[in-house]
Amino acid sequence: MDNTKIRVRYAPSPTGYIHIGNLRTALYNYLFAKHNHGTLILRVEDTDKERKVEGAVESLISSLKLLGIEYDEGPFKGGDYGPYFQSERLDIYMKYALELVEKGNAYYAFETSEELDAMREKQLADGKQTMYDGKARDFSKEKVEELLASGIPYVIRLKVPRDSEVTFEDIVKGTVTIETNLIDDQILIKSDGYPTYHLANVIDDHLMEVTHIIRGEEWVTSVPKHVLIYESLGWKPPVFAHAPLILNPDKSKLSKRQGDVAVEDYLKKGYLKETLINFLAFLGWNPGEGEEEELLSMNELILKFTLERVHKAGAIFNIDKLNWMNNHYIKEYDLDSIINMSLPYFEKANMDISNTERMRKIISLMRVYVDKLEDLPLKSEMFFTDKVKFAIPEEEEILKTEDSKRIMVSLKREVESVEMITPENFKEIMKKVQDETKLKGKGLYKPVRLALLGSEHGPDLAKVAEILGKEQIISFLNVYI
RNA sequence: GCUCCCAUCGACUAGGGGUUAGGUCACCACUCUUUCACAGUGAAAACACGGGUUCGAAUCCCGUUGGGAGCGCCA
Repeated sequence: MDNTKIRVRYAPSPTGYIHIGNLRTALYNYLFAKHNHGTLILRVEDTDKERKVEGAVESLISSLKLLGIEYDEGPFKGGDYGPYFQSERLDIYMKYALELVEKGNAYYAFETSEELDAMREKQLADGKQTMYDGKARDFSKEKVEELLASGIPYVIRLKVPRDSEVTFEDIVKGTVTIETNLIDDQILIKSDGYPTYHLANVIDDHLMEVTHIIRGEEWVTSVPKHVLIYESLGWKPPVFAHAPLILNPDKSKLSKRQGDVAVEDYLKKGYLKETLINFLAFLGWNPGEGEEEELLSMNELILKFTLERVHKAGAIFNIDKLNWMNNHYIKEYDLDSIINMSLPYFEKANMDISNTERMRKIISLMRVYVDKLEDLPLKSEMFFTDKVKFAIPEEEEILKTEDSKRIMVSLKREVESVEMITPENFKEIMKKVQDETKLKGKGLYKPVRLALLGSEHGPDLAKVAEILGKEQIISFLNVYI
């Protein structure tokens, strides 16, 4: 690598939500750019009029920002290489396409989509590589003029040289070689005058002086076409780095059906941005050699990230580990932030959050128990009900025994005797109840737990009691006296 | 079907000619705790297979098998 400034780009098409895989690509570009004090370009690849979704660009940018991925050049931000929407660069693509035709590296073709579909089907049936048969490849100049003049729709195709091969270097894959006879005469300009991804991508990456193309592995097979375009235009291709795919548990490419793939879905469920970034960074990359810490912040990732350490094989998206990591961050996070982030989930569950001090205690106590913020209200349900719900309904019977009654009576009297419940005095109360009833351990605590929170298991009883408060405790006890 | 890519515990991965093949998640046990969770300690768990090369192969080479991606006037 020479000492020119590193320039990378994240080039999404605005077709809706951000896929987890795309976020990982954006992340790797960001980490690589920051690590090398380079520039991250955001370029919107909106050359498919059919699939374009209104508002997708804005939501994409705000999601990236939320996750801490900031680009240096791009929409709404500017830069010296704009415009950054491909739909605003149409004349540029046409100019180069024409140049390619002029040089004999591209040609006009006149088949309809239907004709091409039929051709493909036949090739598939014959067990051949599907590709354009090259009929229009060698049309005479006169014939092309004539057809063009007649006004029938046309496309411009790349004239791939025959009987040769293309080789390119990829930082993660190594050297990849492919015979040109297997490369399709790719369409460069569609009949609507828009460029295809392949053309627009190559031209923009060159014009925007992109030094490294970092993207998902699904693109490797089209690199030879791109290299051919670079060469035909007399340009030097950038360095390629294709990151391994993120996989479903069945090893197919990560998709809806087998779980969430939209970043927004994870955010909505209360996965923290730190978790998503940290987790995704390690899907296909790791700092290696003696580095055993896996809990890394964005800044630490920037410091350690290199493309050479990107793994080759696909990585399964393991929700268990994601959950573990999120639980870790929820526990470690600044409590006030967690409270602010959690409150909306309680509101959504119609729980009364007006008592801020109480909410603080609840969230502080319960956050250890959840994998994602979304689960907090359900886990905290016992603090928002006036009738205890039993985890195991049969266990309510335990509260109807004589011993239980004695406990309830004694406990009620002690609770009534104090001004207000604190974790400390509740412990003393329990001690007194123990002395009075001569019951201890499970025999004492299980009934109390059941009466107050409906389950034998759960957080520290003294803390639960404090949150419940004197009145609530007495009302729960009364049920069994 | 064709082309390209890939292959270490169940998952993510470290290592990369001589290692007790290491770590993290999950699983199991123990400790802590009135309980659960957390935390801590420990256990179990892998080099796909077959040939080479070599004194020596998980590591290099070839093949097989398995898996994935791509094969659009989508990106």
